[in-house]
Amino acid sequence: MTEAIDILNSHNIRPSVQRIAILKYLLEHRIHPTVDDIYLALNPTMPTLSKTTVYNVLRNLVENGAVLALTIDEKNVRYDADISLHAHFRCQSCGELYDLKQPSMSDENIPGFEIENVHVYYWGKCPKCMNKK
Amino acid sequence: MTEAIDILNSHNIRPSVQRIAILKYLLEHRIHPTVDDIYLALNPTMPTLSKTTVYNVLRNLVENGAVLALTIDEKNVRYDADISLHAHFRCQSCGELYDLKQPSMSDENIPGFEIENVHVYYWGKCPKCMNKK
DNA sequence: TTTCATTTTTGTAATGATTACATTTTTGAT
DNA sequence: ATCAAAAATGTAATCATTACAAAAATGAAA
Repeated sequence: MTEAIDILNSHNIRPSVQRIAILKYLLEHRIHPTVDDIYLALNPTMPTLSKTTVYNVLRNLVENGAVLALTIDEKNVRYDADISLHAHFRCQSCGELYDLKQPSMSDENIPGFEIENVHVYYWGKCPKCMNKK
Repeated sequence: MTEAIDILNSHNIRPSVQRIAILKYLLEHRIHPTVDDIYLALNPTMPTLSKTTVYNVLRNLVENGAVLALTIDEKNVRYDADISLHAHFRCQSCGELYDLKQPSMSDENIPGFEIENVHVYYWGKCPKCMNKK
């Protein structure tokens, strides 16, 4: 499994052990984890890992466009290794964060602005919570 | 000028002096201010105002749908008294936050989800910074 | 208008995520 | 093997936000 390494290389990020581990975790756990989620998950197998490193690596990944930082959760930033164009939905009942298809959007209404990035955040009730009456 | 009072009433928020002042400030300063901006702006004329009150009032306003909380700025939450459907753009050069027209979006791709709220955030370069070479 | 319960505001202290920074470790080229 | 650059680490600091308890304001009922 060299996917993480390939991604790092293609974004001009040197593939250190920690960077590979963190990106690998993100690729294999599409749960939009927080810094703490990642740190706690990796710590057992990487006891020397520092939480500062998790912060450093994630900032690096985000700055180089290898990972998305989501601010849909008011408490914590959440990270997403899926950088394809898609939207996010957060359930106001259970807090779960879902991937949704990016809606097709008209972009002709922003002349003069050079857009590099778009995030679409939805809030509401997810199907699971809809069924709980 | 009773607009602030009317808005508070229509959202079932009792119009206290502090709530009126904060909402009034938001209505008259469409700059998407932070908690600190608001506190510092009002403090000279309301010396007894507490920053905790600004937090409390804004949480109340947001929970009752009278004001939007924007998380487009990674440092601070920004508040917007314009609750009509519109998008936001943040310039990665100068940090300025702009209102943009909400793009027309197809919503047929989210069956089972009950959507109550949408935020569309754009990042990129604003016209002013585009002209600075 | 006085009384009294409820709501709101206030100030301080606590929390918790994130960053700054100095040190140590690792890396990779020579 | 050497050495400079890059990366990781741990601790301390920062800073936005919240918790909480006390004080103040409000508004309805008597």
